[in-house]
Amino acid sequence: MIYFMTKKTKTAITPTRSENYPEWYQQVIKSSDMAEKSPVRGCMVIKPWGYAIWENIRNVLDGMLKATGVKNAYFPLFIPLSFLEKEAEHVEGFAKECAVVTHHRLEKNGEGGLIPAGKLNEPLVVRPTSETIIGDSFSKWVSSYRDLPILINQWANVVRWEMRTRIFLRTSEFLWQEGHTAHTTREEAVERTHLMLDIYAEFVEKYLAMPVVKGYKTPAERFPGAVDTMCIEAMMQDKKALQAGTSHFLGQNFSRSSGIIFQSASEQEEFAWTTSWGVSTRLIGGLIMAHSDDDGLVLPPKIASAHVVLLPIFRKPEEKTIVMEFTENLSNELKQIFYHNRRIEVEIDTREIGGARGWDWIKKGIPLRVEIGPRDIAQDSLFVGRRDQGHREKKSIKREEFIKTIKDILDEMQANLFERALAFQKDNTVLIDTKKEFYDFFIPENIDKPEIHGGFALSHWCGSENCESQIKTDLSVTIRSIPVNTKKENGKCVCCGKPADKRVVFAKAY
RNA sequence: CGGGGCGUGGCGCAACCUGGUAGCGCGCCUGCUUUGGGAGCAGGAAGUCGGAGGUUCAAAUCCUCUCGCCCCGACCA
Repeated sequence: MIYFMTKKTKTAITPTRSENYPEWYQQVIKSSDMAEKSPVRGCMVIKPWGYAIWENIRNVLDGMLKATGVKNAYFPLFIPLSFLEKEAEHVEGFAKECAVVTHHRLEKNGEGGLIPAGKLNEPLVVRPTSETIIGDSFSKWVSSYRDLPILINQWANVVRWEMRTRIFLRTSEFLWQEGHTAHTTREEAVERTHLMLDIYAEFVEKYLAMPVVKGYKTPAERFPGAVDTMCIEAMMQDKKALQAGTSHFLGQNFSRSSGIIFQSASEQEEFAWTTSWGVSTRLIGGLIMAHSDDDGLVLPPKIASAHVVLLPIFRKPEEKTIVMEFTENLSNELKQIFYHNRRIEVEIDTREIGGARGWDWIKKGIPLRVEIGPRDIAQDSLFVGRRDQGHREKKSIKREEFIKTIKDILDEMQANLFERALAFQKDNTVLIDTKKEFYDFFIPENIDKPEIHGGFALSHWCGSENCESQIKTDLSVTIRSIPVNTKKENGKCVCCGKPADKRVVFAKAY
């Protein structure tokens, strides 16, 4: 192998994305101080810098949900085992990953330890999702068609005992919102399913700056118990797909099992039509993998934990007074500005001057870094670095100008991130029509240590579950969705060659 | 749960093969120096070597068991 003299650029994160993507992901989280592993297997501690992102997601999305008439409520963490047993497919889907509470007391074991005691008559399952317990409530709340629709959401934690966990992407416990609605007609429920998917897509694209593909899941990928599952899929920088949100049309399955029955205008007893939909802390994992670079986290301004960090620079004590006063004043002024309904959030870092201080904030992904020293103050200007640009591309900006344009700068960054992600997604989305080309696309050159490869393949699928599972077995590639905007186009199934009338999205997935 | 890899100060790693009681870089603390693009020098704090057992005069090192993490697979938001 030939090595050129080009000295490798020093990156804040090792390894880089191309060297080892999964390890890079871990390091970005560690060095941004967003979250850390906990003593509990598969569970994470979300630290303030990471939790702030979740709070921002929650605040924005909560408003968007409420704007469609949804109201928040809260249901129990514990679900009686008998509730889960009511919907056959639903149980089957979740049975393998349930945490079960069987006792309600601890007793001394005589050796300084404790043992569970007080066995429960009926075990309680820590909710993996709440269709059954919310369905039980709905059945009591509904008697007439006049009681419908019911539009409920809850922000909660859920537990799914996963075999393999990955911080933010798949943890045993995670935070989410789950919406549950009940309607008089099939049409209205289907419409709600679409509406919520649209809201998720809008939110993820406009706030998280992640372009998504809206689509339908195949039967094999459907939510257990759903008639139809819709999803938004985003492409990560390793070209894998991430399901960023789902919206389910549950038909009458859950109203049958929970007894959500209403009397219609024509005096008939009917089962309600229900939906459920959710997004989770997984979005934060997606955010990281969609935008971050080899210097660490990159946060879209609209959702960032904070917008700007002020880095005062002074050497002599007499400078300190001037610089700190200028900094405090600037901070107070910036905090008066509203950026997309949220005050500009300012951090001030008074630690010792040095490159390392600035690099910490680069690794934390804060959109703007503002250096303030005596020379800047003399010119009434600031030295500003943007996270979406190289770390050397800092510019001097007049203070007034900065205050006047900070919203525009942040909006421009937000737009840049989206455009960049969209271009990446487009560059790595290809039409594939032959089986050979399809397999070549998804097989890495180096099997032992796979390089970043693949992407979204838009290919024809005959609709058979055999072909779907064959491809999954061969390549660990799955049908991410049948896009809502897919057009009729005659072609051949990329697996079996039989006629098919539309393309679906194939990809490796998280 | 199967296959592979790895557990050593906060982070990243070395020492392990060939046993002799732990070292490096970054970070952290103190002091001095320094011209605002990842500062220099000096001093300092911090480690049950993942855990348990065994072999041995002696174990991070060898053996057995165990726990956890990461990657690949099956499952999933």
